Amino acid sequence: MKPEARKKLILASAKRLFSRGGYYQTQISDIIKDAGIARGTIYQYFSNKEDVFVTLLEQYYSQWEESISLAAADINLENVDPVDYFRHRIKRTLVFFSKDKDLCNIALRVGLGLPGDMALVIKRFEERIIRLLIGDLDLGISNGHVRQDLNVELTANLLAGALLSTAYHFFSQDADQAKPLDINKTTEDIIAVFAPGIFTKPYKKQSE
Amino acid sequence: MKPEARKKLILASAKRLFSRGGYYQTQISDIIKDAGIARGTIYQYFSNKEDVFVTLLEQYYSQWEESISLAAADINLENVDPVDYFRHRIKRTLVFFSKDKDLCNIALRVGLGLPGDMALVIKRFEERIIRLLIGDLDLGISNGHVRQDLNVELTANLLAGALLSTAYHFFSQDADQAKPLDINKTTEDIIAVFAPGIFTKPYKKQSE
Amino acid sequence: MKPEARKKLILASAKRLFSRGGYYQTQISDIIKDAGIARGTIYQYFSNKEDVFVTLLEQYYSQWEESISLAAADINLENVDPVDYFRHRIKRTLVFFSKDKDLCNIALRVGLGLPGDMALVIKRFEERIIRLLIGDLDLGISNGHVRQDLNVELTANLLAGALLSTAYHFFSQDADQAKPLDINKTTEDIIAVFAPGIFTKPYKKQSE
Amino acid sequence: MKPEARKKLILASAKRLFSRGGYYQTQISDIIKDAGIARGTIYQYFSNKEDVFVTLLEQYYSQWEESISLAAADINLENVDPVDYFRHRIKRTLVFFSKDKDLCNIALRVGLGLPGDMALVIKRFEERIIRLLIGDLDLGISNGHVRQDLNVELTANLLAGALLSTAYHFFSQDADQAKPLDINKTTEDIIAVFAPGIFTKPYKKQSE
DNA sequence: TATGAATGAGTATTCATTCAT
DNA sequence: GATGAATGAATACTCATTCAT
Repeated sequence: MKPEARKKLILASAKRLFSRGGYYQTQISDIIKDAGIARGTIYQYFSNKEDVFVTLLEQYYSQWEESISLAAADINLENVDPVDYFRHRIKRTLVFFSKDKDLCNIALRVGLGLPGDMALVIKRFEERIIRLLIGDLDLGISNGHVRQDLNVELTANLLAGALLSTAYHFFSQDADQAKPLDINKTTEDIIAVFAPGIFTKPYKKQSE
Repeated sequence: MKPEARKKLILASAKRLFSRGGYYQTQISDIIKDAGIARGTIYQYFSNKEDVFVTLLEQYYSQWEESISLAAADINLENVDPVDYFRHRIKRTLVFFSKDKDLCNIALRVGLGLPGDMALVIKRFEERIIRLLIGDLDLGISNGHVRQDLNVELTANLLAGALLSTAYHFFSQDADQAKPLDINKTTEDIIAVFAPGIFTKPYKKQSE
Repeated sequence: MKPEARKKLILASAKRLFSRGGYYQTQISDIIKDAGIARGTIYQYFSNKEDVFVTLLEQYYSQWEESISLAAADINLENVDPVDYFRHRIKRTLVFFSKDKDLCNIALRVGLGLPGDMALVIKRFEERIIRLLIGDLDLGISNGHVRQDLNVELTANLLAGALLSTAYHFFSQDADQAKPLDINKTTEDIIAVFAPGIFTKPYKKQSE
Repeated sequence: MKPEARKKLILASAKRLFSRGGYYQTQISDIIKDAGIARGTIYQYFSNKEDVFVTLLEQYYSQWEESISLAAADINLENVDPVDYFRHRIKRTLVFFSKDKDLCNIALRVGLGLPGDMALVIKRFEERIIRLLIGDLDLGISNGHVRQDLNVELTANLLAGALLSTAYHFFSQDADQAKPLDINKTTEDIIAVFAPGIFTKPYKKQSE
């Protein structure tokens, strides 16, 4: 097996296990047993347990960054309707989290109680989301699309909290598997809640 | 020292330490050193480390329940303006979390990666909040105050996620201590974001 | 309650518990709970846990010594038939052990694995029995009642081992309660096994 | 070092230490120090302290079973003299216990006061011996070699108790090392005590 | 590169004993 | 004498990490 493939194998096992049991309750023993490798082998690819976890997170975050930049790329900021843009952002986010439930679990729920810099890595993720939203809202204000008197920092937090927690609620491992989420409809429903309070232009429901 | 007082002493130390370091990184040794008691003493009051943690959480949750029921008590549901009621609820929640930053830290951030039933206890807390919001929204719909086509479950999640995550962001230990939050203004700002998307009646800013 | 009465109360509880669980698995907590006294009270009567256990044993051993000397007292060594004497000894021993099953349990089974001098105390008990038997057998040899070529030390050990282990087997707590032992018959049966190999005079069954 | 060898090393240390100090007073620390291994290593071979002890006992018991079956194998039950057979059994038993004084100590003395199923394991050992003797005696009765009126269960207990306790007395660690036992002579002496009371045929001393 | 036996610092928990009230 | 809250030394067991093969 090629080294890269083996590294991926380890990360796949680690992801599944960390997602279910969290950082502390997942042992190196569990990971190597699940990956079918020897105890020493994991240390050929990762310097320690924390490295495995952080690699997983950073991989996830860079995927997210990529997903965001792609989102930016395929939209022409000049002409786009602000609510459409907002809609696009929210949908992208939901789509992203829905793609990998294990990572959703890890990224949105673990945080405090982790050793060293790991909690920081996670915190940075949320801050990045919030800063992005702040940027969006500030832009919207200068464009006249967003209410001048909006509390931007707070609203960014509300949106981030609402989105992340909702993502966890609907997409995480433990979520009710019986009713899968219609992301298009959910996006529209979220817009319907937030848009009237954020934008200056009266909100119109998207025709389906 | 009276037994009850000593138990409180231990819980106070545990709260501070769990809040900063989380469950796993907080050792029994840390707690007893902080509380200035002997190693065995903590086991006179709690059966084990988990018991200390869960006691802390349950205490917090029952405080929250009480705070909620008080909130219900001092409002006349017949005559109250729905936005006013919403405003009241949100403010209560923010006030509650702002009162104890350590518990805010513990309750809102810890979750996955905890042993046994502890994660469950926390999960139940959030579910309780969401169910409460669902009840409010359903009532609003039958009153005609809330949009008929609102996705109630989703909106309850958005609100819960937005509120809890915002509470953590502004009130937790790590929050920027330099700019303390004006809860009245924050409440109003939150209403300004959510009200237009939820209520049927046009939202009017509260005069201060 | 009078001090002596309370000491007896503690010993009674300790006896029952040590008999069931042995020395190590019986906690001071168990004893005080069973005796219905406070934690500190037991230390008014005994210097420590070991003292409770040893007191129990020594009480038992002195009872046994007394039982032995009584046995000696009511027999006229001159005229008595040697098999009768042997019979008497064996019966006395069996009767003694059968009287207190808890102490039987403690004295015959516990031994190794006890701290300090406790194992010694128990060992001395057995040695005392053996020395007594050696005395009896030596006397019998000089009387001509016992085979000249008998290996006295070994035979004393056989007798002690046989008697003690049989006592435990039939009288201890765990013994089959369904078939209570007829001590007279058992004594006769033991004599029937040992007498022919020990005495010079042909053994005759006792008429009942 | 090969794994099997290391496991044996640990058992050897454990045997010596348990034999001297018993179960409770022997610490894991003592065993690893004696075996010259690291703290964690013992847990690679045994799941816990109890497992080490039980492994030791079960090893001993299976050795004993093997020794017994060998004893049965090299004797022709048809033609053998019953006293010879008895002699053989007794000698085998004595030889067995004399071979490993530490295990002799552990198996014959420990019993009550052990946690979990450990006491049971030991109890089963004795019961096995007794059942074997009962079988022998029943066979002897149907052959006409053994007295018809012998109390078989009791006699088996007497023999087991006599033998085990004598084995401990003469072979255990604490036994008087000054006078080593002549097993042939001891066997003969034991036979001389028991044979006349058990067998129908007059007992004749073995010519040496 | 892969292995897995060996390592040992780290930690929760127990329980006999003390002593102020 | 009686109490029971407080004590802290003692101890089994864990688990990430190493390193010789």
